[in-house]
Amino acid sequence: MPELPEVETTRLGIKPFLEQVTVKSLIIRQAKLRWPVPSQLPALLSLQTCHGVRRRGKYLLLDFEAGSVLIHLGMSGSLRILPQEHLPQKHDHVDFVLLSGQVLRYHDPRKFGCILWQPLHETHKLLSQLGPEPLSDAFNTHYLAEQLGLRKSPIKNCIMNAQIVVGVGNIYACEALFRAGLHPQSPARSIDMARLDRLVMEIKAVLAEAIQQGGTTLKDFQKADGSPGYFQQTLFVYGRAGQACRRCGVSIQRISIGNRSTFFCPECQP
DNA sequence: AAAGACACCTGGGAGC
DNA sequence: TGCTCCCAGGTGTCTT
Repeated sequence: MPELPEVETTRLGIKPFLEQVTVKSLIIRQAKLRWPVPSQLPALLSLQTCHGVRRRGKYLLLDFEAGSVLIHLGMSGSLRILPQEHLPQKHDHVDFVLLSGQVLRYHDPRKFGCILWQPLHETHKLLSQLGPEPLSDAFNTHYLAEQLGLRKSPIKNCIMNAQIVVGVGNIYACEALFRAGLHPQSPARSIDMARLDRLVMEIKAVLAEAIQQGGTTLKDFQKADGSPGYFQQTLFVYGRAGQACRRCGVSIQRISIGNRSTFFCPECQP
């Protein structure tokens, strides 16, 4: 269930169990993810010590001396720390067996995620075109206005475009647009600076709040069953088609933009 | 360059 | 109970 907040929660959850810990072996049960898990990865990682766990957009980076393991969770991926003796279940595709006696286990029913290798001093092609982190100062009104330029595509598509800004998925795009009072189909170039200012603020706010709530997931991270998640948090529009807007009471609408479900309030988002 | 369609894959729920 | 159809948190790639 990975949007940026979930990926960040995952990072914080696995970091203490990986940093300064040595990988004993890598077990690949299913190499066919979005791209094949590199066949040389077990050899590259054997007896190597992890010295950092970073995030770039929705990608996780496990740093080793010779390079970094690049992990994306796709739409259904998850990572958990488990005792080594815990038997793998269905869709548990890859194990990083650690000398600590624990295992970092990659689970992904839909196999939309990936596990790749980025040699030291190289930037993987998947990371080379990414826009700024939404919570960084580099993502600001001036930058967004410049990026939107004369684009006429729906603003929702633009904020979900990883080349413009990383980490804004379908849920938080809908939520940020609601909070900013912007119709998701507004042509990007038609939005004035005051609205863009508000939008940037709300994207940051909604992601920061969700990361905060990710704490609950973090707490249950080592448990054998799946994560309860922050999903019960109060969402204003996502998944609420036909229900009353929490602000004005008007019925939330569901439309399709670029083949993705989009939820909005016709009253609050004119 | 930008916009849109399509691809990858499995599982869950609705409806019959 | 079981079948079919539709939907799902992502994003690279191929066409226009």
